[in-house]
Amino acid sequence: MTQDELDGSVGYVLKRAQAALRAAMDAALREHGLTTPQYVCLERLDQRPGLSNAELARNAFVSRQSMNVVLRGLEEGGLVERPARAPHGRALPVRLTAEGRERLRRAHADVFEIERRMVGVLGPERVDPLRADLTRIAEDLGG
Amino acid sequence: MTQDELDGSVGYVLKRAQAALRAAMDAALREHGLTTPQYVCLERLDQRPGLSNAELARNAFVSRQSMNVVLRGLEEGGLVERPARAPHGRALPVRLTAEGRERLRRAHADVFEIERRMVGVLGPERVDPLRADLTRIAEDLGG
DNA sequence: GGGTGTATGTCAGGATTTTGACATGCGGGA
DNA sequence: TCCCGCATGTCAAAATCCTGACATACACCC
Repeated sequence: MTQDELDGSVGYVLKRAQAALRAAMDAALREHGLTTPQYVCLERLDQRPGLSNAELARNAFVSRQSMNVVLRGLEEGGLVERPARAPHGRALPVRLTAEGRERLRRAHADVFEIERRMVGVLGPERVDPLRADLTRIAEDLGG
Repeated sequence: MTQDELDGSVGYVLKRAQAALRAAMDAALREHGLTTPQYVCLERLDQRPGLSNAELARNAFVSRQSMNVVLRGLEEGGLVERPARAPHGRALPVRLTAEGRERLRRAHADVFEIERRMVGVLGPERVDPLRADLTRIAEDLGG
């Protein structure tokens, strides 16, 4: 039972690769007590402290409501914190706690290993063209 | 607010492209009264008649239970049919009905337009390398 | 100042997906 | 023959995610 004509579709291999990556990340993050959405959230907050719930949701391609439950979980775990009142407008800026930064640091090592593995199997010279192609597809389709 | 350092990750652009493709397919299929999982199911059955629920689930990267829900919907809509008893083992071979084939044919035209658009924005000479890279990633990560 | 538009957070409800569990049917080996 | 492993279909429950809706807060224009 080999894959025959179906994986001729770009859409199919795209989904296949994304599913494999998601599974690999879930497995790696389970040891750290994190889910993939939680990790994405922490990483984004590390690069851009003070991002709001809605901004995080757009970054992760989920709804505001979904991201909010992720944030509640991280908040209960003491990994992120939000002020009680909004300093401007309604947006509540989210920030990592010291514990959140530490958990992210440890998890990041394993996740980066996955990324490194992908680069390795492709060959470093293929990474930039691949990234460019995927970005072009997303922009053209209205991402 | 431009994406800066985060989309340096292959994993991120992968998710981005896949999300954009999913949104485009949802929009195109809505006019045909189909969801993306339903369409994937029909297309796979057209290429491989008699596939079982479990095989379809693996092809679509979802659980057996999820695929079963999709199949029930298609069965109620008269687009696929399953025998009451299994001819061998427990696997029930699923087949398209005439109406299912017709709905698929019409929907396929619009979905193929999306695929054609992706090929166009990339340039035809980039398609094969992209497909090869994504397949390699999936296989290396255990997809 | 007042009205409008946009963005955000949040609640309620439902749809979708998953994990866990169990019984059934087939095959291989002791 | 009997037992064990494996795959499949199915049920139950929970987790996850989404759509629709509403109130609030700011920016803009008249």
